[in-house]
Amino acid sequence: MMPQTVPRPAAGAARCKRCILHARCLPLGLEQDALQSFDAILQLPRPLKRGETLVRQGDPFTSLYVVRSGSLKQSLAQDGQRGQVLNFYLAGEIVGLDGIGEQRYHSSVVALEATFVCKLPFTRLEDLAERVPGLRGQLYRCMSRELRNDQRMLCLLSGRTAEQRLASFLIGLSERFRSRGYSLYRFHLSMSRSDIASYLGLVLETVSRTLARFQEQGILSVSGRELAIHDHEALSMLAWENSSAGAT
Amino acid sequence: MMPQTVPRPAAGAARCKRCILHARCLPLGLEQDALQSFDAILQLPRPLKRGETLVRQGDPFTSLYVVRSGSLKQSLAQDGQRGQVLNFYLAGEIVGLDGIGEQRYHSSVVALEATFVCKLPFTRLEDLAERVPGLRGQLYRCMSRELRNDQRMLCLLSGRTAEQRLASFLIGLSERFRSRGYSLYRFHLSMSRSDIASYLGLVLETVSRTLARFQEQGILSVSGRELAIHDHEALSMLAWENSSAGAT
DNA sequence: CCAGCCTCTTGATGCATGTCAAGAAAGATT
DNA sequence: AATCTTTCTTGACATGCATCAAGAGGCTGG
Repeated sequence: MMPQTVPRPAAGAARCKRCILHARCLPLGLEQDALQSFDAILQLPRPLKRGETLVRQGDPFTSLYVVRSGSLKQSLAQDGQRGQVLNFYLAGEIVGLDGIGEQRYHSSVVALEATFVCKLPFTRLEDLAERVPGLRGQLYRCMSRELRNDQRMLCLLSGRTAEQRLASFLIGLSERFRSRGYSLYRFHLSMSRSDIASYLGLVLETVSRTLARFQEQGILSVSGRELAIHDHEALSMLAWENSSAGAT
Repeated sequence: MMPQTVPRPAAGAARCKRCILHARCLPLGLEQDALQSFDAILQLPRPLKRGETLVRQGDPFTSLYVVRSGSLKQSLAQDGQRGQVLNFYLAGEIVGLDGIGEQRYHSSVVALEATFVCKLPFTRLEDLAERVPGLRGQLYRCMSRELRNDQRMLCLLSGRTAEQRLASFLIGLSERFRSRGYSLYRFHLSMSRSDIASYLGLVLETVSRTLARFQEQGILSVSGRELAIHDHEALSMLAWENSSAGAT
């Protein structure tokens, strides 16, 4: 179960200072007064229902959003093809960075469950960043992190087996939960098999089968969307095992 | 053939103003005096030989580089695996953006042919950006563009056939050459089959065979690394044709 | 509590692409 | 020019995953 320890947003200002995400969110490392200015431009956490769209591909870019609780998926539709899932966002992560360049959101982001997000109007954020070097640095850092993320995904999609992809995905999720103070070993998958499949460049049947195989091998158990990892090490091994393909 | 119209760098300062890349490079849209300040921090074009490493994965991040002429490949080594090619850089493109966040280069970049790059020490660039909003915007724009690029690649690697991948790759290259004033229809591939394969998540044999098939179909001809596209439209069709896989 | 829908599981089959292997072309070195 | 090395091509074969299909399980709303 995804714990519900998460803040029912306080009335009034957003109050980053008290937010439990304080340690991993955008304003990380800001001074007292910078933090207050940041607080001032940050809009009240907005509730999203499961399936609700936060930003729509092609819409004019206005704001970044910080996930306060819950989770979302980012997906890109092209031509006639079905949407490709590009990413999943958890608490403390920032949505909308790919819109900065073109002034339009380049992908859609949809809530996977009941979710709260804080809105950051970008023009005001930029004004503030002009005065606060630390914030500018954080912004760069976030974009850069996203870049690295995508690059890891490119490696994953390029010539790795279904087992390796799924193992990496689960290990990655597990670590993201851990770093948020949740269990490394048991968690709830808020995304469907089909979302996972799309994200990993597979079809949902393969995801289902591969999970079944992991379960047979005693590495984990799944029941619906509840997951328990029994042999974290074995899973890691699978994830990083050598395969093939690739060049210099 | 990759034309050699390209500037033998002038002695003295870098002279962005006269650079033929002026229209598509980082300082795009800067005012006269901002441009001069930019010029001042930009270091003399440096020549790289084929195979020479510009930035090495893991080294401390100090500078961005702008490609003045030639081309490079970006690749990421993980664990015991062979390096994965993440990107190819052509004239006017910016190398090193993924290093900003962690203060280390996250991937290696190697020249594919004789190449000139202009060096931009990042601390000085940041200082300047503090005073020149336009430059800041350009920086964001570049990172954002790189993000979108990677996202396109993720879509490409996810459930598309070898034909579609290669066709997309060639169309993409073709357009990048066109926007640089070169021929849309004939160009030189500075990267090896194996680089292309890695980039596209294939093995080099598949690249070779697929090129051969395109040639049989009269879509293009290849002879070593010289490429001539005969039926640009057919190639585009192949690139965007519907396939399968994917979710909501 | 039942009906209907959505999501997930499991099985059978086929094909695209990886793997292994051998040799041809193209460049580099002497 | 001759030799060596690297890169590319082509073939035969194996296999991992997609595809198609059927049905089970779990929610939701009447």
